[in-house]
Amino acid sequence: MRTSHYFAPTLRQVSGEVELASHRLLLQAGYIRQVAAGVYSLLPLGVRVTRKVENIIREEMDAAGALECFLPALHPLELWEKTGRAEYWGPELMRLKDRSGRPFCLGGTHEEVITSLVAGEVRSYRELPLNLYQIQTKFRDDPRPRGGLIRVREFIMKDAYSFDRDVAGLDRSYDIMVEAYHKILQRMGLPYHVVEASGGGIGGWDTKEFELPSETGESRYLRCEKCEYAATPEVAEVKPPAPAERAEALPIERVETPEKRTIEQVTEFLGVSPRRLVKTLVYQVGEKVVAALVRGDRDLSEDKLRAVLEARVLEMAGPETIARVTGAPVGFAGPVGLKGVEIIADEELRNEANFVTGGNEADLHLRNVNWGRDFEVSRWADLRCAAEGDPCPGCGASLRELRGVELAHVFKLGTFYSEALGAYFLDEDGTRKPIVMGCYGIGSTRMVAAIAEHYHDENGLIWPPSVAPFDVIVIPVNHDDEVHRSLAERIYEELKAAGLEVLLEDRVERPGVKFKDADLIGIPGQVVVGRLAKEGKVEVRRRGGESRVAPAEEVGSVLRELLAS
RNA sequence: CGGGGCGUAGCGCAGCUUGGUAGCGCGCCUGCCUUGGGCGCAGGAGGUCGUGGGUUCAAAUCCCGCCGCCCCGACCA
Repeated sequence: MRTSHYFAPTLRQVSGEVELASHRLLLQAGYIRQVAAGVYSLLPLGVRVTRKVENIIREEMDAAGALECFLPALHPLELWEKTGRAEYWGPELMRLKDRSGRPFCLGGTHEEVITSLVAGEVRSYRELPLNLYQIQTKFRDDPRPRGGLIRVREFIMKDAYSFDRDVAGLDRSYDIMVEAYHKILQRMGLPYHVVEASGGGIGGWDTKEFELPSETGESRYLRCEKCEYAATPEVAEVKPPAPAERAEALPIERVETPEKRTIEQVTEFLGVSPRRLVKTLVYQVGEKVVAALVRGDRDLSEDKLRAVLEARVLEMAGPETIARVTGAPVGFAGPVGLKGVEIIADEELRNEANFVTGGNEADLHLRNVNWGRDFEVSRWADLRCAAEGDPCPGCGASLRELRGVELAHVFKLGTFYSEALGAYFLDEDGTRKPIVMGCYGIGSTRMVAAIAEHYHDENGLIWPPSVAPFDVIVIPVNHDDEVHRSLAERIYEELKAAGLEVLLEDRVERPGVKFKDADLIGIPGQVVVGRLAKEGKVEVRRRGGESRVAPAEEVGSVLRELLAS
């Protein structure tokens, strides 16, 4: 390929509004252009990198025994209504109607479509296990797209779905996919952490996220440097503290706290630390109402609460419910005197005494509240989000909080979708059972951004050879010098013939422009044909690394050596 | 959805506080010059100032609405 006939419009300057390095460099080097918030065009260089990423994913999926399909992006909304996800996703699901008014949506994921496909075809246990995948455009009307390709409303991802006859089969399929993901990420040349995560509201357990550790990432997780345990704060297990003597209970006191509703307002008003407060969070679980108690400086983990209650869906109680069960407006709920409400408390509160809580009356809080004396706890459980410094549940060392870019996510889904969409099979014993599913996603466009985020310097991108848009760029320094031009041409042809993907920089530009653009674009191999050309020698460089002078005939072998390093 | 910022030539920005003449850098076109890190000189083209309304003799500038984009937060199967 020749740059004179290519389309890689590089920019001298990018708006100061663009902050993320990957966003800035992909724009500047001519890989992407924005169309709307969270909507991008991929230019030829962007397509080449994306295809490299996808081919690595494809090879590993195929090697793991998954079969490639191509499902539609356009889904009848009816399918999403069958699983309840049309409602669950709400406005995040992009909706539209066809000409006759039939409701459709643009798929944000493909459990519904794939499950209904399998439901129509698979009859017997003999046809299982099955693992189907696709590389498809997804649409999610994210409330806040950001960071270039990191978080967008339209993106490409590989999603695989496994179908098994039982949970043991699912466990095997899942392990195979996890193994494949390790291989994929290693081939991308990216560091990553495997993080235990939450399956979210609908279905799903044993879920793992593969995170690229990055200061600029938007996911947060806790990781133990000793034993490599890593989990999101919502799911990281917090061991109950060792039992300790509680402070002596003081007489309960009522304090007027006019208009002081938030933890911040109350602590400031009363001059106490948030640790002394206990938050009372009221949840609606079906018909039941429960109150969850955590220390004032902690966050409740809805995942943990959901697990304790064995509830699939959990909803924060609305103002009416709160008024009904506490007798007070939002902001003054407390455990003392709650009626008909189960009280579940975080283990951490067991050793604590004399807390400040809401008073269940408008503008009232209570001091010196004690469990056992002033109210009863029906269940103690690990309810709070873990935090930096908490002990690792594996080895007891201290957990550190990291930020990362979520590259991939695997779930065990179970039978939620197969039951909702009628994907049943006849087992060996003649009984009809729902197929047990797993799902495995990895974003290809996000991967491109993540690699750019990780591999760049002040001059531009530096692609790992496995995903680079070209292997090498050949740069004749002086366009008017016949020796430079003809030697560059020759090397270009020879490298192509040797099976490399080569870009020839044949534009009529000054040397500085060509060097700057080559660095910006970040092709790992650079061959500079300049003043040594008359002796038949050229410079062979690794972008961002070593540079060697070599005779023209040895360019191929020197390049291979440099690219392997 | 809450908070903050921005929208002026193809790109990046100034001008707005204090209303009256729309400016700079890069890019682009022409000519000369130059050729190992975004050359130099000379000449030139190019703008409904996001959009709708209001105030005013007069609006890029002041006021109101809307739209779009960026950042923080909420959110993120």
